[in-house]
Amino acid sequence: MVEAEIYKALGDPIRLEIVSRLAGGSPSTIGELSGNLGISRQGARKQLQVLVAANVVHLVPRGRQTRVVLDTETLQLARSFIARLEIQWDRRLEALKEFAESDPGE
Amino acid sequence: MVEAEIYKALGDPIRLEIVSRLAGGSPSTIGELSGNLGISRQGARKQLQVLVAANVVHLVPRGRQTRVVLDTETLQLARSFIARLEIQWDRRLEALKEFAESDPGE
DNA sequence: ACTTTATGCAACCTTTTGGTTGCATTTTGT
DNA sequence: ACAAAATGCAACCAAAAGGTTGCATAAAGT
Repeated sequence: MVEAEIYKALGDPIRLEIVSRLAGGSPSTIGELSGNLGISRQGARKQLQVLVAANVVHLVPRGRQTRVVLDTETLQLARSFIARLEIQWDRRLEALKEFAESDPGE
Repeated sequence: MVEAEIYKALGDPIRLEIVSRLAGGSPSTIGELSGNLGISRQGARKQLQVLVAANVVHLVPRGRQTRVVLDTETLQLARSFIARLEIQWDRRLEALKEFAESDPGE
């Protein structure tokens, strides 16, 4: 269950806020992303590191500052895994429904 | 950032395993789902409770035992949120690309 | 009635998480 | 050369998470 780490990374309001800002087009240096989160810069940096560890974002150093970029592949993986769950579940319900129709009553 | 709680709930190998089993069609009482997870029944139950709190699953009592059912709406919400992030990001890259083409060189 | 099965609940413990502060380091601008 | 800006790193701390064990309870089978 490799995917768990991805969801875990997304499973915090501050980290999700960071990812949202990134996707939304906010300037994407570490410093800028760390502002206005309600916690210290170093605190924000630790949260960012969690996203890095889960491959949700990557850091690319650029001279004095460091850019943060989203990893779309990881997001895609997370999304398609959920999609798969939904499909399986739907198929299952469908099967149960057919069974119920062939055998009415409780 | 309401969605965070959902991802947090999915962000644990055992909980994700439970959800997968559920979607995959395993018999879905609490007892059955709690087996073979490598932890005690009560431990598994606590994990299940996290999924309930995040509305990923619902519990429906049925006499002596309790059925566990997936909440597809919640899964859908989680999936579409990620999809939205991807789309935003893609649009942003597209815009940057156009800008780069109109202003060549570093 | 008694036993078994399926479950609930609470106390407890250890590890992880989320945050802090303080200081060091590396670029960049003057 | 010096100051400021952007960042890194580590120690520390409180709270939350993930697990355990032990016991209580309600429904079902015999």
